[in-house]
Amino acid sequence: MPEGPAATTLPPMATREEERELVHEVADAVGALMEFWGFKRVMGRLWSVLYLIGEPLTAAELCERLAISSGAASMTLADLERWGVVKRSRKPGDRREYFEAETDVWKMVSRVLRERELSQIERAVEIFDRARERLLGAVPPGEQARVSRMAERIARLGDLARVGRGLLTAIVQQHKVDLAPLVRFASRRR
Amino acid sequence: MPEGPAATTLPPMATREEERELVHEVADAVGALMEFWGFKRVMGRLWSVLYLIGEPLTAAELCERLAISSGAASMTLADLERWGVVKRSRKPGDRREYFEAETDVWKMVSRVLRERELSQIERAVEIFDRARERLLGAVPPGEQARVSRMAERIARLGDLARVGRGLLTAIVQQHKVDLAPLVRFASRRR
DNA sequence: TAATTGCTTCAAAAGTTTCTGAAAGTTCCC
DNA sequence: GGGAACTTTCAGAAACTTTTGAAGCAATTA
Repeated sequence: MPEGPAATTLPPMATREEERELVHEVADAVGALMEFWGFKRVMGRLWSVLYLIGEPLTAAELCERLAISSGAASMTLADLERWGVVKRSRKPGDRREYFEAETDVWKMVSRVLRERELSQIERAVEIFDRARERLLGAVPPGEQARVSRMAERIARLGDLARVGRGLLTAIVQQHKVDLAPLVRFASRRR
Repeated sequence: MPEGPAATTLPPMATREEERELVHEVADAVGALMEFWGFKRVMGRLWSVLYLIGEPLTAAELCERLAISSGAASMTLADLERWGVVKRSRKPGDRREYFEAETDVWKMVSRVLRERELSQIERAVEIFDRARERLLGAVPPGEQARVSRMAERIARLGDLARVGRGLLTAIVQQHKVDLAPLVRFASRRR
């Protein structure tokens, strides 16, 4: 969108440049967080660009902005769609698909927590519990002390996992509700 | 579980086998969690074996149990030591080093949360805030609406990150204290 | 129906992480 | 000091992940 000659304030070209860079920077930060969090970095970057730009973009525009191939864009968008954080749409008279970001970030996070972290922890809890039972099933004589100490430790791992599960469940159940209570909880000391 | 000839209960040989397998299984579960959590899988496995066995083991014993090379054991143990979750010790008259697991699992978890997750989030919060400021610095005319919406969205990312930070801080501050309050919080509905 | 455009898929390339094993380094004892 | 026992380091191998780009597919238009 090259601007006209004279007029009001800063040269739009430079500002546009700057804005682009800024979006890029924020997108990278989100990408890093998401990667840390076990997703692909590019998922975070792509979602961020859509979120920040705030209006539907085509795959080609995303390829350009993120400097990725069309294949990567297609796959990443499919992933994001599967996670329900990006939606497709069309404009009448335009053959291309447009993509938009889900804007309810809390909804996104809680979905991920529920579907990934919770089920991961659940699996671990089950393994711990089952292992403990089996261990206590047939204790060789003279090993009482050793074995029951091991069982106790497995139980502690289970406790820890349960605490994690409880916390996640609580967080997830806040659901769409405003975040203030969590923050208040968070800043209560000791 | 083939039985021995006469006597009391199960033949220790078979039970030992089973116990070994069981430790292995729990260790794999912890390994999976740790990997999910961004650590190397083998770190979780190695710590778990030390934790469950409950007494000092040599590097060679760990290599054998985990089926890893001596190099891997050395490096993994160094990592775990850096995280403060494994300690070295010696037995008099024995040249080998022995390794023991830190047994306070909560201490371990809160240290990790503090040093890794918190600093990661901190970084993101800073980037978001700075980007937002810069964005609002020089708004091109006729872009007011678009730009301020973008700024609003960056602000929301910041809010989310701050909620995460607050939660983590709260969790970490429970410190050594018993976990009951957290669990109670966690199971409160809505 | 053919041509065009855009999307998806997938085999191979590139990149990254993790592991191995042998060499170098330490420590300890004689 | 010499030698044995153990540990650490590190270059390369192996395993795994991510990205590319071109082929094939699908939808739309002329």
